[in-house]
Amino acid sequence: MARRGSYAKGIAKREEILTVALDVIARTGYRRASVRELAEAVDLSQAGLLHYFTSKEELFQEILRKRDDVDLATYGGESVHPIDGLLGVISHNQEVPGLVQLYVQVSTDACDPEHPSHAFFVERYARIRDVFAQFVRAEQAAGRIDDDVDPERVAALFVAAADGLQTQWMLDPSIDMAQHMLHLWHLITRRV
Amino acid sequence: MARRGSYAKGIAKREEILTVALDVIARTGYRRASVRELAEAVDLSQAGLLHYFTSKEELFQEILRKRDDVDLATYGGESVHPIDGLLGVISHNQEVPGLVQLYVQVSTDACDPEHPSHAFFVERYARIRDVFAQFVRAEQAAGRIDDDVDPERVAALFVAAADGLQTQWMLDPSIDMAQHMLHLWHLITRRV
DNA sequence: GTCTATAGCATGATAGAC
DNA sequence: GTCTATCATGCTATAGAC
Repeated sequence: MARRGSYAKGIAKREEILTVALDVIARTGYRRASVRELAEAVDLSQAGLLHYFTSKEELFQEILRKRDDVDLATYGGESVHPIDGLLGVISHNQEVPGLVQLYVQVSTDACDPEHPSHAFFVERYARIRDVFAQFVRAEQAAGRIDDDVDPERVAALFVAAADGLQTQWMLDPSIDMAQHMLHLWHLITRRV
Repeated sequence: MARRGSYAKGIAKREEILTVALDVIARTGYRRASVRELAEAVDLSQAGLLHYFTSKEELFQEILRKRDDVDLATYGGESVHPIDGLLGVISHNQEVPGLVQLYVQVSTDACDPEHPSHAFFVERYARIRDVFAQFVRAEQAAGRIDDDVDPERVAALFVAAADGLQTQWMLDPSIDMAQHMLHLWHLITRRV
């Protein structure tokens, strides 16, 4: 809080950049994950933008982290059913192809163990699977999901389906990702 | 068959390049999808390699097409159960990370409508979904899958899960893609 | 048919003025 | 803090020798 003025300003500006970047990418779409292109989108020079981030990879990683934060704040929360939250995010994604494209591109690049954001995505996926598996277990305890459903596997499958549908949707935007995910949820929850 | 010698030679050499490329990528892995790197892997200069393909994109598209052909010939066929075939391919993929990496990277790039291989992947996914949906319908007719399962949606979901698991597997190779897909198939086929 | 050499472009990063 | 300018790199594609 009581940090030096210039430092606090830097932090604030960083946040502002991330927010604007998200907004611009959501509204105007996005081709390549290049610093130059993003810089002019947020009305800075390339050097000006990179002044706040140590590298291209950190920049885009932070944009995606911010996006997760915003999505969680918008579609998550105590009162909302986890599946509704997920479907909310996915429906929203269908309105922001640029963000989907950016995510797919960066997460794909980060699969290389040498990529600076590799650890970030490893942790992110592990965390999401964990939360989802926990939810499935709770549903099983409540008798709403059969016991022969494997929570960990279903969690990985659910996340995988959401990811994979993005590819198919980008290739053919007539595909409704949310509807498909809802159908998957029906498959998971139906009682034998 | 009875084409001019030089032309036939060109075709034959093209095929040989694709076969060797597949083999090398499968054995030694693959970092970036660059023509240079592949060229030295198949023991040609970059220019020598590009003599047989009009562009980088065509080259990698043809490698992936060839891979599909090989996979179909190896794990497909009349006598083999479609799910066994798919699981065979997926199990095999776990032995060839380089091919998985190449596929994910190229298919992601091709999501851009401007990408030269865009149409190839649009058609490929539509075809695979179609075949799978047809299979689900047959299973329904045989009474082995419930009628409230939507063949088209399940087809898209199955393919999506297979794709998405690749990302998770590359980030954490301890994940068994084939086991997960088998579990998904159980979810689809269990009777309510 | 295959090579060497190079053109031509896009990128990320940095130096230095203001 | 932000800019302009530039550097260094990596890439695809092509020209031209052999």
